[in-house]
Amino acid sequence: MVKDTKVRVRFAPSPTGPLHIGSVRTALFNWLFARSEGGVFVLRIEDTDKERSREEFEADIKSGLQWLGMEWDELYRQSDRGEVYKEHLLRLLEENRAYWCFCSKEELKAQNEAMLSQGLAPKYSGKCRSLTKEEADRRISSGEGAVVRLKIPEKELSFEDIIRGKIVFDGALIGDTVIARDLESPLYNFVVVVDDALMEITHVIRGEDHISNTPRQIALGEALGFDMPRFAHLPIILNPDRSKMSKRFADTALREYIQKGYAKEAVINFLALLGWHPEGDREVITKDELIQEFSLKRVQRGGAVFNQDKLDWLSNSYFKQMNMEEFRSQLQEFLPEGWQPNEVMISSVKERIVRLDEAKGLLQFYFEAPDYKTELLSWKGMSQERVTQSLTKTHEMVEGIPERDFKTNKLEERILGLVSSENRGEVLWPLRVALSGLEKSPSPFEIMAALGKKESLRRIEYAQKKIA
RNA sequence: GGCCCCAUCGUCUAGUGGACCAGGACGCCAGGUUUUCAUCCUGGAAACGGGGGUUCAAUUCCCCCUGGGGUCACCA
Repeated sequence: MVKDTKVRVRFAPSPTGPLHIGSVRTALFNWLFARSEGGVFVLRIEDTDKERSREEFEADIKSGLQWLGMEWDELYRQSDRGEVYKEHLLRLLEENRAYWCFCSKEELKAQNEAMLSQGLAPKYSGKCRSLTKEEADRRISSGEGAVVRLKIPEKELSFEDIIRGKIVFDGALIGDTVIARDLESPLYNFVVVVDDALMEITHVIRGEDHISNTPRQIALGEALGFDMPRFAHLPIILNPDRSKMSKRFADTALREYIQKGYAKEAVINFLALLGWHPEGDREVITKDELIQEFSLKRVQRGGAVFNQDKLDWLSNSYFKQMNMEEFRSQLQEFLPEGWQPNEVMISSVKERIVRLDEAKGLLQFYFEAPDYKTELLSWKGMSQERVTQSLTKTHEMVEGIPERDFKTNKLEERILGLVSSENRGEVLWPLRVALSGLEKSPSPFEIMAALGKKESLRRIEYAQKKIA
């Protein structure tokens, strides 16, 4: 049956923690698919777990998506939809597709462990399945605790995964699944099916870890008489040791990447390449190009290791190509109050930075006189005497340059003109250290241009005093 | 352990039976540019897990093994 309907996808995070980078990747693939198909991207907050869901995390999810520019077209919150779920739950009970189960947690746990130790997959015994409606109602009204279970048919439950092809499960091995704690507290496997159907979701694009939930959801969809969406299960993101990505190896929350100041274009580009690849050998791809080229057919099947080095490289390469004004405004948020770096400082930062939170350390010496170990002034084993000579000579040269020539290229021209090529290092290294206090820094010409004549001389004098 | 998924350089991947003694990118190594670092340029090492088939021909198709992963909640 080919339905000629508009593509509708959803990103359905539960607000029980900060937005995970793996979820972001799932969101991105959904978003890209929707945009590339001219479809609708739905954001659905799955907050049926009242204990664990927090508003703070819903806010984190939304701001994260916004930061990346993944705008949603429709927004739903499951906690607003209690009536809808209740109605469907009642119908299932009424039609005897689901039933009340009175087994205690302890009882269930013991059964599961027993089966596990026998080498069998844990499965509910079906004990309460045969209870009559009258019996169940009576026990409920007498105040006995009970949950709702869906009858899982003992037959093949299969689906055609867009990425993986046909996946087959044996319903007989699954066992009746709990779909609600009570009429007011439906559970994940239930609400997801109801919502996907009612929201007319056409494609469910989610992590591979949901494959094993799919047969239950299909059984439920059948019980409810719903048309099922198509499924596409994405490979999961892995640690370097190939286990499921965790905090032990890398930051897992998007907000940590935001706080560290990664380029958002890099985050998107990097995540897109984790499990997907465009045609051809391209690596650096903008969001618009991604939309142009995205296709579920090109999604990888195997898990992908999160490669921090590549993210870093991408982030730096996006900063390098970013225009000055844009970079300046992003940078400013990461600098202390009052620091107003000029063009030269900004461009040297822009060239080498991976994360904006490194900028402070990179720029500090421009705004505060540096301190450093005296030995650092010495280049390749220069003696103290030669360093002193070098600084004296440098001081002379710099003093002779008029303030108006304190431009990177002019300074370079004049100073290099006065220094013979064989001892450039001996002149430039001590000078650079005197100016920056650092082993690694931009060129002394750049620094002097930024500092101006007076401050440059002051720092050279300080170095002279230090070495003496 | 049951069920399910997966398998090309260290990593992300290209590759859909011959065009591949397997291409790109990150990382790594070497050299060059640079006072230093970064950038940049040049070059290099580096992979089809194993065994059976199918075929004139398999990285590519099938099976088995091995390996890795996911999942087995009154979480999502």
